[in-house]
Amino acid sequence: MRHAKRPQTRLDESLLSHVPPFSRLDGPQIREILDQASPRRFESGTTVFEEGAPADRFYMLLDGYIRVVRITPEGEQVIALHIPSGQLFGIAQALGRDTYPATAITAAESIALSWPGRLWPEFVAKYDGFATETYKTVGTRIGEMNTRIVEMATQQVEQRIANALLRLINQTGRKVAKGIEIDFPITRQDLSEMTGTTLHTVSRMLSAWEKQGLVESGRKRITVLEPHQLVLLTGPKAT
DNA sequence: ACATTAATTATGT
DNA sequence: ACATAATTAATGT
Repeated sequence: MRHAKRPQTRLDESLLSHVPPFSRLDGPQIREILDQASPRRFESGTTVFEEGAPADRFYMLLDGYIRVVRITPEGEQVIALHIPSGQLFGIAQALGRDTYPATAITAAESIALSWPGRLWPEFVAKYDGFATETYKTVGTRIGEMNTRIVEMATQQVEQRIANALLRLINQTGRKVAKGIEIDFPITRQDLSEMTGTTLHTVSRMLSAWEKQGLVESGRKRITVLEPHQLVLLTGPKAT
């Protein structure tokens, strides 16, 4: 009866067997990966790592949501994107960087696995499909940030907020009776930080949409009732 | 078309 | 009761 170093629970293979970067691996391989991982639970609002810090580890989000944040030179927070569970994050190694390009904060209580960064090249070399899968997600994220920048430059606030909401319900939405609710606490301040506006404008928009029955919102929660109507707002403006 | 300021109210612990 | 979040109106660029 010797459990030399890990007196605590052993990680179950089912944690990773269904998430894309690992799904093509077999049991023993996943076992191998899990045994090198450190699990950790984060309170909501905890900083996992900070922009510019040495990227010593990379992460896999098992549960919860991560908010990727950048600070402008003027000290303004800009929310770049949200990461749902089942995705890798903090993968500076994939970008060939040795520091994190942004700050990661939990948007809700979250659980993540992490590995030392030196294992990255090993994973890429050893596990078939790992590289291609991760670069796929990296690609989508960069694409997302790009469209966001284009939106900022071309669209009006109403359309930007509508787009932000649509992305949120697509990626992090949860089906409820009346529509789709954003699965983690989100304030108007947050929404304004992703759309480059003020919380006041966001508040007004949401109130207006609520009157039209498009959304329903309360403190730190937003439910989209009519996604299609929001999509319509995305298009050309109706004078 | 939007930000800013400010005052007021609601809501969660 | 207190802090944080949301609303609303008025004013400014």
